[in-house]
Amino acid sequence: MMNYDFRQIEDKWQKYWAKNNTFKASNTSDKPKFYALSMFPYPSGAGLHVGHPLGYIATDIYSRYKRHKGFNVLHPMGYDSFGLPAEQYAIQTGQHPAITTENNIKRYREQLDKLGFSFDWDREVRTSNPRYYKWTQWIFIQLFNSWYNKKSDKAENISTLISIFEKEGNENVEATCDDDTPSFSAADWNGFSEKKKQEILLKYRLTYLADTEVNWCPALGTVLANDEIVNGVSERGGHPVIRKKMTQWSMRITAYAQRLLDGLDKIDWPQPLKDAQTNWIGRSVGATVTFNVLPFGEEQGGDSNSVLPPTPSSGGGANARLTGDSSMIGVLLERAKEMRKNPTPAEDKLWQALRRKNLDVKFRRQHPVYKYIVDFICLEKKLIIEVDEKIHDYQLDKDAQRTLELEQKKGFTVIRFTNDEVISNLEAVIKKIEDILDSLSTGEGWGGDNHPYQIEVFTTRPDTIFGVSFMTLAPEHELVAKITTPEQKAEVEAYVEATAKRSERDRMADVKTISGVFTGAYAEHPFTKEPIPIWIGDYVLASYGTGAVMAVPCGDQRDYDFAKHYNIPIPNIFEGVDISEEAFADKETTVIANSDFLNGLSYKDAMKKIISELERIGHGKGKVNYRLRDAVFSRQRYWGEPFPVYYVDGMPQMIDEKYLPLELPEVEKYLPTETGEPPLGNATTWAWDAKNNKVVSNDLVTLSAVEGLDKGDGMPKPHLPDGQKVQHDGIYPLELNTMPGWAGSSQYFNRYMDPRNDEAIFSPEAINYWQDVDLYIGGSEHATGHLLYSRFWQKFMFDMGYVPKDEYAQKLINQGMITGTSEFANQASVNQAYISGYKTEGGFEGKRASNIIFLIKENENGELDKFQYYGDDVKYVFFSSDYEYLDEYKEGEYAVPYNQVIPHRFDVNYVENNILDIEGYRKTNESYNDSIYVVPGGFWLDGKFTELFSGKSREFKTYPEVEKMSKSKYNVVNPDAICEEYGADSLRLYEMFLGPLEQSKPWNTAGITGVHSFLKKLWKLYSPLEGGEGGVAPTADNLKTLHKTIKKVEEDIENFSFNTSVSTFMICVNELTAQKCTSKAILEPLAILVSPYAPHIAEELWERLGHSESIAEAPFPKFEEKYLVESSKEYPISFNGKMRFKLELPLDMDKDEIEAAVLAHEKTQEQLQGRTPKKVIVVPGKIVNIVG
RNA sequence: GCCUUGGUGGCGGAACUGGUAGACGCGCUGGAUUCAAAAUCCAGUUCUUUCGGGAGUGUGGGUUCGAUUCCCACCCAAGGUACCA
Repeated sequence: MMNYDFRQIEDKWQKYWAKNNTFKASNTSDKPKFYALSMFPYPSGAGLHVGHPLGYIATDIYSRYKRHKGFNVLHPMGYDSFGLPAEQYAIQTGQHPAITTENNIKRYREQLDKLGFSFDWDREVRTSNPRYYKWTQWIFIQLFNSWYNKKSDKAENISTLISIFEKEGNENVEATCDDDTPSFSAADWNGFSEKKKQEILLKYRLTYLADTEVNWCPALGTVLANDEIVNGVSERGGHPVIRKKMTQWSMRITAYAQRLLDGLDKIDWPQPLKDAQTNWIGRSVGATVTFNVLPFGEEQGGDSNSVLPPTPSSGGGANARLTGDSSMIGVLLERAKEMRKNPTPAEDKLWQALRRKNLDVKFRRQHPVYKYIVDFICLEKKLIIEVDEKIHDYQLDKDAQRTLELEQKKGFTVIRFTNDEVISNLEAVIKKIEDILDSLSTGEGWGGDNHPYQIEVFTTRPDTIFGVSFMTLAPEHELVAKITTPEQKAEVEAYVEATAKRSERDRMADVKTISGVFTGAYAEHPFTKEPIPIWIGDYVLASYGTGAVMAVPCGDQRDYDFAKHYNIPIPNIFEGVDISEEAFADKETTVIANSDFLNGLSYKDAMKKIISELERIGHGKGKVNYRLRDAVFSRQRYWGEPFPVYYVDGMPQMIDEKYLPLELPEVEKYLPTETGEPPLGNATTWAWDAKNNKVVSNDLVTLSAVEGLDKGDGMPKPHLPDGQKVQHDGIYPLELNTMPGWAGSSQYFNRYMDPRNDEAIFSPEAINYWQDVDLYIGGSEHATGHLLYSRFWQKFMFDMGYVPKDEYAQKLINQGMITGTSEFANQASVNQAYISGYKTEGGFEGKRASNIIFLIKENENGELDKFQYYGDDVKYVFFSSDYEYLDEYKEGEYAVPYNQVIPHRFDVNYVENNILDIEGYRKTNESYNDSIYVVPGGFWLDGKFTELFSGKSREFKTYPEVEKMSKSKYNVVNPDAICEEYGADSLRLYEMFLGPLEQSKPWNTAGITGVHSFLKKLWKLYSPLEGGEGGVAPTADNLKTLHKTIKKVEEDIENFSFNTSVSTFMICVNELTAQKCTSKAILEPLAILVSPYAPHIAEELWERLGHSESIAEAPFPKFEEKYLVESSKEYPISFNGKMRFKLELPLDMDKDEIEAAVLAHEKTQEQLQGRTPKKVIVVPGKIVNIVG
C-alpha cells in the first residue's frame, strides 16, 4: 500500500460527499432527530483563520458521532452577511457591499469545503439575501402587531388590546408599555382621532418608535457606540460627540425580562454565560420611595434640635427663599432680615397671633417674593398678607401694581389689613384669614404635601429607611440644577462638569476616591419629616434606576465611606451591631432598631412592614427593578435589513406581508446625507406606493403626505406652487434606518429547518420535526447580544404559537479563543542611519539606510528583553542584539543617532522558531527593504551581511508574545497553508488536540507534526489489510486496547472533551502497532471511532477494508466491559501518602491479605526501617497507604 | 471595584467521584538508518542529589491516612462589567 497521500484522499472524499449528498438532512425520518449548530460567521475580507474552525470542528465531530449513533442529523451553515466592514469598505472604495460580501462568502466557502465539514449546504442561509430577510421583516411586523399582556404573561395580537380599549379603556389593562402612557376610558378611546389611536397603540407595541438618546457625532454624521467614544470624542478622527435625541425603533425586550431570567434554569448553558445574562437583566427586589424636596429655608423652620449635619457651606442656605427673584435675592434677603428685626407693632402682633393660633398651615414673615418683600406669606396656599399704614396712600398706585403682579402673574392671593385693623380687631383679622385659607385649595403652592420637586429612589433595603442621613443624586440628575442653592451653585456646576469628563467605567472602577458636593438643598424624610441633605456624587449613575440614592451609611459601605469622608452623621439602626468601623450589610442577622414602628423586626418582616407603610402614606411601593433596557433597533447604516415601514402623516405603517421583501435600494454613496439622514436618504427610488404596493421614485412623494395635509383629494395644496395639484396620493416616504446586526441572527436557527420556503418562515411540519437546537456552539462574546435577543424573539415566536419551544437551544457551549503568537523585536526610531566605511562593490563608501533598525538583547539569564535603554549620554550607538558588544559598537564607526526604542511587530509568516527570514521580510515593504538588521555577529543591509564579530550568530532573533489573533497584529495563521502541507484531517485533529474546547489557547503551528505522524501511523496499521483481506482473529490485548478506546472516546465526545480523545487514539494506535495487530475485527471499528475526527482518512480506510458505502452512517462500535476485566492490579504502595514502590497483587485478594502481603514485602521493611506502622490503609483495587 | 474563568515541566496540556502528578504531543538530548539531508525508528527528558534519596501542581494556612482535586486567606493573568442602591 502506498504512502498516506492525504491530498488525494481528502480531495476524493470531499467530492464524494458533495456528489452523493451524504449529509443532506431530511425533514421526515423515522430516526430520532439531532440538530447541531455552529454560530454562523460574518464573512470578513480577511477570510478564515485557524481560530474560526475550532467550534465548527467540534460541532462537526458531534454531528458525525450522532450519525454513527443512528440520528437524523441537521448540521447547517450560513452567513451573517449584513454588517459594518462591508459598508466601510464600500464607503472607501465605492464597491457595492453586496459584491464584497459575495466575494468574501466565496472565499469562506472554499476554505470551509477544504476542512471536510459534514454541512448540509442545501440549507445555507445568508442574512443579506432578500429571500432570507423577507422573514426578518416579517417578524418585525409581527412584533409591531403585538403587545405584552401581563395578565396572561405573554404577547398577544394588538387587536385584543384594541377591543379592550373600545370596551373599557385602559384602566384595567396590565401591559408592558411606555411610562408616559395616559389613562383613558372607552369613551375617550372611541372619540380619539385615528392618529391619536395610532400614537397610543405605539406605546404598547412590542416594537415601537421612541425618542432615544444617542451619541451623535456631527462630523461623521453618524451615531457612535459607547466604546467608539474615547474621552468624549470619536475614536475615529477625534470629533466631538453630543448626546442627541433621535426617533428610533425600539424592541420591548423588557416585557420578557422575567421570562428571560426564568428560562435560564431550563437550559444547559455555561454558568458564566448565564451569569452574564442574569447580570445584564439585573433583577433587584425592593421598593421605590419618594422624598419631597424641601423649599429653600424650610429646614430652618424645624426645631432647634434638628439633626442637621454640618455642611461645607457656611450657613447652609440660611434665609434663602425659593420665591425670591434670584437676580436680586441678596439685596432682598438683607432687607428682609432688617425688617424682621424691626417689626412694626402691628406686624409683630399679627405674627404672634398667627403663630399662637396654630393654624394647619405655616406662615413666614418678611419673605422675598420675586422683586418684593411681603409681610406674611403662606406658601402652601399661596396667600400673602400685607399690613399697611393708612398714610401709605401715596403708595397706593405702587401697591396696586404689586398686587396685580403677584395675583395675576404669579397666582398669589393678596389680602391687606391696616395697622389699625390688626391692633384693634385682631380676632376679625384672624377670622378673615382663616376663611380665606379655607377657600383656597392647596394648589400649586409650596410646602405641605405639595412640593415642587420630588426625588424618587429605588432601594433594595427600604427596611433601613430610618437610617437615611443624606441622599445622593447622580450629577447628571435633572433635579440637580433646579434644587441647588445659589451658594452651592458654583461648586455643584464645577463638579457636574468634572464628572461629565469621566467615563462610566472609570467612575465605576474607582472606589478609592470619594467625591461629592452638597447641593444646599434638603429633602424631607417621609416618616420622621426630618430634613435630609441632598448631595451629588459620581458614584451614583444616572443610567441606573432613578439616578438617585437614599444613603444609609450604617448599612451600605459606599454610603458609609461617603458619610465618613464628609462628616455626615451615621445613625445606627441595627440592634447590637457595632458600626464604628464599617457598615453592616448582612440581611440575615439584621434586627432593626431606632426605627419607630420597625423596631425589633427582622429584615424580612421589616421589608413587608415598611412597604405597606410606604404605600399607605403614598410615598412609595414595593417594586421589582430590572436593569435591562429596551433595545434600540434602528441603525443609521446602509448594509442592513430595510424596515418594512412607511410613514403616513408621521405615523408608521407596515407594508403588507404579501409584498415582502422590501429590498434594499441602490444608492450613489453609502454615507449619511448632507442633512444628516441615514445612507438610505441617498436613494432616489425609495417611496412606497400604497395603492399599487410597490417602491416608487421619491419624486412622487408629496410634501403633504409627509406633513399630514394630504387628504388624497387631488385638491390644490397651499404649500405647492400655484395651482399645482397633488397627482400622486397614496405615495409615502419609506423608513431610512436599517436593522441592527442581531436582527438577522435572531431566528436563523429556525429558518435552517426550512430555508427555501417562500410561503412561510418555516413550515409547521419542519418546526415540529426539528423542534429546537440540541447543540449550539459559538463564542462567548455573544453572551449579552445575540444570545439574549434571540431568546427574546424565540419567546415571542412561542407566544404567537409559531414555535413549539420557548428556548431554542437546549445545550450551548462556548468555544475558547485561539490566540495568536506575535513576533517582536525592538526598533530604534531614527531619522536616518548612516554608515561610513560601508563596503560596496566599488570599494568603501558612506551608506544611508532607511530609518529603521531592529535589535534585541539578551539579559543575563539568556532571556530576550523587550526594551533596552542606554542612557541619554550615549548619543550615537550602533544597536546590537548582543548586549556585551555594545561598547565596541559605540566606539566603532558604525553608529546612528536614535530617539527611542519601540517594539516592532513582524509578520509571523516570516518568522520560524523565533528566527526572522530577513530576505523574505525585506520584500514586504520598501522601508524594510532598506533597513539595517543588527545581529550579534554584525548587520544585514541590502541583503548582504557585514561581519563585525566573527563566530557570532548571523540570525535575527525575535521574541514571541501571545495576543488575540488578528490581521492588524500580523499574527494570523490561515488554515489553507496548513491544509496544503498536512491535510484537513491533521488540522482537525490538531485543533482539537490543542486543549479543552472551552478554554482559550495559543496557536503554534509547529506542534501539528505530532498529529500528522499519528495519521501516518494509523495509515500504516491498515497497510497489511489492503484489498479487504479478512486478517486474523483479534488477540485479547487487541480487544482490550480497542474497547478501552471505545469507552474513552465515547465518554469524551459526550463530555465535549475532544482533546483527550485525540490522545486516546494515539495511545491506541501506538499499542496496536506494538501488538502488530492486523485484525479486521479491530481495525474496522477503530476506523469508525476515528471517523468523526478525521473523516477523510476514515472513509479511505473503510473503503480499503472492502466497504462500498460511506462510513458516515456505520454504527458506532459497542463497548464491552468483558474485554477490560483484569485479574491483578499493580498497587501503588504509599508511605504517609507518598508513593514509594509498586506491587502487583491479584484483584481478588481481600483487605487483610493485601495488608499482610505488603507488610511482608522487603521494600516495605526497608521503608519502615524497623518502625511499626501506626496504621495501614488498604483500598482494594486502588491503593495501599502505610502510616508510621 | 465587582462577576467569570484560569494558574501543573522549556511549550500545549493529562490526572474519572480526594488515591501512582506530569498521560499524549511538541521541543530538546543521545543513538540507529543514510554518502548526506529529509523522513523513519529506538532511548532519555519536572527539579535536585553524596544516586540511598529528597522536593514539587501560583503563595500561605487548614481538613484528611492521603490534596492538583475539598475549605479559608492572599497573589497573578485573561475576559466581561453596572460603584446596580
